[in-house]
Amino acid sequence: MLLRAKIADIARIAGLSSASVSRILNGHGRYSEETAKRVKKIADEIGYYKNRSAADLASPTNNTIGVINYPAETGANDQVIRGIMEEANHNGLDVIIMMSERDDQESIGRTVQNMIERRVFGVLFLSVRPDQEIIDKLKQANIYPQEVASASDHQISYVSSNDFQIGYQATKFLINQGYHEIGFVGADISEDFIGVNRYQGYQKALAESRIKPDDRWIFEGDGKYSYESGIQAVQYFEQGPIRISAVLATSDDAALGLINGMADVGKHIPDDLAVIGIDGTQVCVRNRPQITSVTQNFRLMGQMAVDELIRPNRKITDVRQIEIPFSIEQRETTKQGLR
Amino acid sequence: MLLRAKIADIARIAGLSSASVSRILNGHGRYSEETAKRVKKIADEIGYYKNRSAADLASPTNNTIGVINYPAETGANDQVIRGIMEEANHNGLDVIIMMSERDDQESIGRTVQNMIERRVFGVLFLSVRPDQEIIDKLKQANIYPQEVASASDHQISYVSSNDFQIGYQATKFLINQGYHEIGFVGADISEDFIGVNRYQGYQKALAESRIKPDDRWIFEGDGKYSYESGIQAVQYFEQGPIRISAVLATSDDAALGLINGMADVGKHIPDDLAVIGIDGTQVCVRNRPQITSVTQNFRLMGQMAVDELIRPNRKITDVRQIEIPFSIEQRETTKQGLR
DNA sequence: CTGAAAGCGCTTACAG
DNA sequence: CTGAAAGCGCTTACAG
Repeated sequence: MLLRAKIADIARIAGLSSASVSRILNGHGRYSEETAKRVKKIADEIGYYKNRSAADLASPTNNTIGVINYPAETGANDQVIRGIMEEANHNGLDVIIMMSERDDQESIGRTVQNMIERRVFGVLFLSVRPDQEIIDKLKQANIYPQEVASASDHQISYVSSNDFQIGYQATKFLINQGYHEIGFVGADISEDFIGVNRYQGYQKALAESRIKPDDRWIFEGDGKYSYESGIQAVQYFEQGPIRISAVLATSDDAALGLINGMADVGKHIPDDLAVIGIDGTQVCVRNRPQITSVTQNFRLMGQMAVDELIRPNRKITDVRQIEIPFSIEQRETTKQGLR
Repeated sequence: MLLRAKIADIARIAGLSSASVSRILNGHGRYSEETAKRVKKIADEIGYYKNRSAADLASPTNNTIGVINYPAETGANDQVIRGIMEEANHNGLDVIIMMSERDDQESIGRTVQNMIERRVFGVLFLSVRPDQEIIDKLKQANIYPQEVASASDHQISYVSSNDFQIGYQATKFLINQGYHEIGFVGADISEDFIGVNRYQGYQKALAESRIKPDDRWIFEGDGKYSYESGIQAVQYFEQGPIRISAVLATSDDAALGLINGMADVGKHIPDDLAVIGIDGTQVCVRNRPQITSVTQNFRLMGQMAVDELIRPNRKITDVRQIEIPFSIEQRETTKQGLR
C-alpha cells in the first residue's frame, strides 16, 4: 500500500513499461488479457488511483461536464440534476457541479472562470442566466455553454419549456373554466425573458377570448417568481379596487404564497380565487389544497441538455432552442369539472 | 486572442520567463508592480486561463474541497451548501459538488473514487453516509472525510445535531404540553445510527415522565424519514387499536405526510393528533397548519464542516464529533399555550 | 527582482 | 502485443 502510487510503480512491479500499463488501465490499444489481469491486480493491491490532473493534462480530450446551479430549495433543479446524471452516466461522462448566485453576474463569472480553468468540455447553466459577456468567454475558450430549465435571448442554446406556450395554455385553461378576470403574478414582464414570454402568452389567450386586459391585474412583486411575491399579491388585490377571480402564478412558490396569503385573510381557494402555478414541483401535491399547475418535465430537460452537449457535429457557434413538452395538471386550486 | 493561451505565450510577449509570469499571476515571491501590471494586461488581452490540471499536477497543494450530495428536494442540503460556499469563499477554497444516491454504497464509492482521482484535500458527505470501507479508502489516499448534517458510528468525523438530544427534547416538549401517548414515526430504530439515537432520546424522555412506552407507538415505515412513511403511519394508527395523541415525526417530510394523511381522513391537527417534525425546513412555515419542528441549523453545519476541514494540525486519523445547537419552534401542529 | 531547469504523472504517436 | 521518448502546462527550489 504505497502512499499515492503511480503508474510507474505498477509498471516496475509488473515488469512492464508505463505505456503498457496506461493502455491496459484505460482499455486502449491491444494487450493480452493475461497481463491485463496482472496489472489490474497490482493496481488494486498498491492502492493506485489515477491522477486526473496528469491524465487531463496529457490527453487532448476531457469528458467532464460542468453544471452551474444555485441553492434554490424548490426541488426543480434536483430533478434536472437527476436527468443530467442519468444521461451522463449512460455516456461515460463525469459531472461536476458548482454553485453561484442566480442573478449575480459576478458570482456566475467567477464560477465560469473556474470551469474554464478546469477545461470542462461543456457548461450547463441550471436556472442560471449568464450575460452575453460570460457566454462569449466560454465560447472563446472553446467550451459549449447551455442553459437548462431556463431561457434567454442571448447567443446561447437552451433546453426548456416554451414559456410563451406556458403562459398561453395556462391562461386558456383558466378561461375555459369560466374565469375572466385573471391576474398574473410574480414575474418581471419587461426585462426578464421568461417573464416577458409567459406574459405575452397570457395576453394572447386573453385577446383570443375577447377579454379586455387590465394592467392592474398584473403584480410583479420582486419579479423573481418568489413565495413573497405571492404573499404580497394578496395584499395588492385585496386592498385595491380591482377584482379578479383567478391568478396565473408564474411559479409554484408564488402560487403557494397566494394560497397562504388568502388563507391568512380568511378567503377560500378556489371559490374566492382560483390559482394555477407553474413548475409542478412536489409542493403541488403535498400542499392542501393541492395546487393546479403547469407541470414541466425537468428531468427530461436534464437528459436532453446532456444529449445536446454530446451531439455529433455540434459546433461552438450553434445556438439551438430545444423545447420540452409540459402538461397542465388539474388539482384543487381551480374549479372541478367545469369547461 | 489565442486559442488556449499559456504562460509561455505571456512570457514571450512580455519578454520574461515563465517562472516570473507564474509568480506574478499567483502573487508568489517578489516582483515589481510595474511588470506585474504589464503581465496581467497581456494575460487579459490574449485570453489566458490557467490550466488547473497543469497547476495541480505541478504543485503539491490542492485547495479544492469535494462535496458529495444527493438530490433530496427538501432544501436542507441547499442550506448546508450555502454554509459551505460562504466559508469556502472566505478561505479561498474551491468547492466541487458531485451527486450520488443516498444509500447506495456502490454509487457513493464511484463518486469517492472520482474525488480521489481529483486529489481534493477533503470530502464532505451531505446527508450521505459512506460505509467503513469507503472511509478507509479516503484516509489511505490522505484525504480527510467528513459527514455533514448526518452522523454515524463509523471512523469518521461529523458536524451535526445531537440526535439523542433531538429525540429527547422533542419528546419532552410534547409531554410538557400534556401529551402522553406519543408515536414515533419514519426512522429505522435498530440499524440506522440517527434513528437509534433519536429513538433512545425519545425513550429516555418517556421514562423520565413515568410514561410506559408501547412498541405499537412506533411506526418505522420505510425507515427513511420519508413523506410516505407519514402517510402510511396514518393508516397504521387509524386502523389499529392503539390510540396516540401526538407524534414525533423524525423529519419534516414525515410530519407533512402525517398531517396530510390525517386531513385526508377528515381528522384535525392538533386536536385529533399533535405533530412535531424534525429539520425545520421551509415547508414548516409554508404549510397550513404550520408545522412545529425541531429546527436544525444546517447553514452553520456547512460552515463548521469547512472550518473543521481546514483546522490547523488536523490529522487524517482524527475522528471528531461537532454538535450544532438546535431549537424547537412551536407552531400550529401542537397545542398553543399549554405547559 | 528574474531565469534556467527539473519535475509533477500521465498519454500518445512512433517504431518495433 | 510492448517500449522509449516526447510532451501536456504549470510550479518551485536553486542560483544569481
